[in-house]
Amino acid sequence: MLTTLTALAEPTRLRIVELLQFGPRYVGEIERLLVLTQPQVSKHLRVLRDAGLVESTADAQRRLYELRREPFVEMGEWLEGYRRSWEGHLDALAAHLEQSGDDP
Amino acid sequence: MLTTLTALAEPTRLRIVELLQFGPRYVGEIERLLVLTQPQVSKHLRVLRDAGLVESTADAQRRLYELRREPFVEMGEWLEGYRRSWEGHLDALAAHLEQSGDDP
DNA sequence: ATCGAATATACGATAGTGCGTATATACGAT
DNA sequence: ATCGTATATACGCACTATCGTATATTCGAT
Repeated sequence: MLTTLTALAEPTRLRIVELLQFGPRYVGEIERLLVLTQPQVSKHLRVLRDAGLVESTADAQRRLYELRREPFVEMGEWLEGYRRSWEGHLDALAAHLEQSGDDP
Repeated sequence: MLTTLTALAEPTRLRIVELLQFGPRYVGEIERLLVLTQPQVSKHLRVLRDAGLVESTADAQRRLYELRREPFVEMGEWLEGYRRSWEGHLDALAAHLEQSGDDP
């Protein structure tokens, strides 16, 4: 989760991710649409790929980048924990932590 | 969204947030449970508060911190956009961006 | 009023991160 | 083989963020 959050917590990378939400893009397209330098795009895509947020397929010398579903699914599941806690449906672990941390 | 992500994209802060998931805590509790220095906790809580992720209520000289729901709800809504895009239910904006960005 | 406990802030040092420029690499076209 | 296009990487610099230590502030207790 921290890996995903760290990758997304950068303005330019978040913009790239939001663009890719609407479909795969080549590096050159991203560069042009978001008005970025080419190395900037490549560098950020590298970080996003290392974080597992995007994957690329080669098309001659061009690379098509697209989002991977997994990290977003994971984020959804992670958020579930918070939703549950507010709905008062604390599971066993939560209940345990709830009392074990109280001041003696 | 960027504000929320930036606040969460720090190991110690994420740990604090995950702890607060199970209920409000005083600064001293967080310090003790997560084995952090006191200024470290205060500083991170300040960042989390500025980002709107937590709020505090005063109890004498102690401050009880708890999570705010809004940013997490927002994250859920933000994720919805990605879920929709994968399910092929592109809305008008998405469809527009889908074609307007193609190479001529 | 004074003291101790709880929390917040200031400040200097350090490390990590992103940017720009230059360069390397891969591939299709000729 | 050579050239142009597309993408990736290297390197130096600047900025930001985090940490540790010290100090300020607030409040209850005495």
